[in-house]
Amino acid sequence: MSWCRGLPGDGKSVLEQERLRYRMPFRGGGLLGGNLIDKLLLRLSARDQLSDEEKQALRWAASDTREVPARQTLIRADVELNASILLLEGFMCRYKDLRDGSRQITQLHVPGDFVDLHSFTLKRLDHHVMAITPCRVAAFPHERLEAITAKFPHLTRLLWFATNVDASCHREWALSLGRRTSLERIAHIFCELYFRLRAVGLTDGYSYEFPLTQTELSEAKGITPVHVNRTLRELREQGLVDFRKGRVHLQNLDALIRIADFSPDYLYLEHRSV
Amino acid sequence: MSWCRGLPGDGKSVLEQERLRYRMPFRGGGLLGGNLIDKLLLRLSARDQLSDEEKQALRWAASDTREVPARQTLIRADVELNASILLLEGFMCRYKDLRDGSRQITQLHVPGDFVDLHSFTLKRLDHHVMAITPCRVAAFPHERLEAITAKFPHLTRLLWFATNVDASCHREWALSLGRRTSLERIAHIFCELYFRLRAVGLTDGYSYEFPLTQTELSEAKGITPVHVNRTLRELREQGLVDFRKGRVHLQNLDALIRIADFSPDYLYLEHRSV
DNA sequence: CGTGCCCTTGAGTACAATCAACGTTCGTGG
DNA sequence: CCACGAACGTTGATTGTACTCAAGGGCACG
Repeated sequence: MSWCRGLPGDGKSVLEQERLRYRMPFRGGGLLGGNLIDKLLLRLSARDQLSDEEKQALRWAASDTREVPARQTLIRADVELNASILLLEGFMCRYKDLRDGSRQITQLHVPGDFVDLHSFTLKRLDHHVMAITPCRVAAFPHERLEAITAKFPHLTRLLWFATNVDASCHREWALSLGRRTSLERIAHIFCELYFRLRAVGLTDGYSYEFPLTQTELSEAKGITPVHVNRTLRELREQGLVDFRKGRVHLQNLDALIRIADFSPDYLYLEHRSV
Repeated sequence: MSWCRGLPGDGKSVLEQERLRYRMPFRGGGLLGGNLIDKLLLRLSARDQLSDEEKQALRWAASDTREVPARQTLIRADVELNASILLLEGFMCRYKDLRDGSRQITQLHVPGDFVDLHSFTLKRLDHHVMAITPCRVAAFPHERLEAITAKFPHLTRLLWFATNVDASCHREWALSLGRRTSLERIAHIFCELYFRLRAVGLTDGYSYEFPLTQTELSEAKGITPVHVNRTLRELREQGLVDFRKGRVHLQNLDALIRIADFSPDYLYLEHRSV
């Protein structure tokens, strides 16, 4: 890819590069309207075309829908599981914790994300899954996913792809945790969520709902709540981001991307046959 | 699982728990002896039984074998790929880097690991892959893996499982990077490598080859080389680990596990049908 | 016998953690 | 309607872990 970070001969900003690259395939939500799993279909077909049979198979694989109240941990580590959960509405997170009580949020989830598709092969999780806001989720029984692997190899690869993108996010987070300063980390997560939410139509210009407390942000980014607060103030004072009352306003996304050394490559949003 | 970390009513140490749990299925290497991909077969069949057809399919999927000199970066991020690499001999790592030149190693690889099975669905990587020592690798062309997904659903799930365990390691590393002190991080990685190497028969009692420089350790664990040096000295002075000249001697694994808050759960070494 | 890489140690510094106090908002119940 | 408490957010003062800068030693290799 000629537009990847750090390659010579390309002076375009990340934003401009992606304006050129993506023809906004994400905006085509209409044709699936009303379907519960529409955001999942949107995301999967953004990667590669889904046949009608495959879409039907996915709809069939989703058994029941369920409401989860805010702050509830709906999956605990080490518990035997027989279904994977797709997030339909709301925000969830996955976290691990240490003996001493400190916790690390390893991923944030937005509508259209499977929060534990990996439990299909792992059967128990190494982390917990918690609802941040009230959520709606759909369960995909593992026996139905197994049936998909038996009959739909291409769809199987697409689902496998989804878990691999999840792992790619983990790597980017590790880069943040290991190498970025606190300012860069916070800037980075605001960039990431912008791109992820836009892909499912949940941004409004340069603004989006992001109902995390500062404590949760600190648990995701490996810093203390107090320091998150100071960092947010700095970002606000520099006219980069305003994050208040569960809403993010990106005031200067280009500058933010530069500070965070952000590139959307690791989200694999481009279209490509699998 | 009754032996998971933190559950009440189980005072056994991690080591004793796993002594009870595992009947050393890993030691059964004999029947596959001489096969190039024996360590892969060992690991996959430690999880779930492989049929002869599946083993044959895997052998068929491995095209050519290749030597890689130490320090060579054999896969670069953002480059189109058409094969996945299995590590047969030697140590490799995956890393990402920032504009400013700092790098984060996101995973270390030992023989029997696929270093980029995820490239099968991702088609380009978000990270680089480098040989730490001279290595031998086998390439698995994506078209053959695709054929496996079409004909061998169970084997497909087992390979999918392998990428999901890789992601699980990422999460544990994120926990280290975000929440563990430098002493705990270093202790943790020595524990992890002990379990991973033992699973492929590459430990010798409480000792194993671990040919990383202190700089590489620092790049994996998000600390500076100077501080790694001091931390190693402390571990040595406390009689916990001796790491010198590319070899680790665990002098008190129980204490090390306690310090690191280590549990092998996230490595998914137990047998379980997939 | 240099030269370069890795390891080691010391001294000074800085970023973020910790400790502490107070403000704001919101829901609950008197 | 107001008192109260809890959770979240904000700020200041102090501490500490790990970083930076610097210099020297050991060892392998050409």
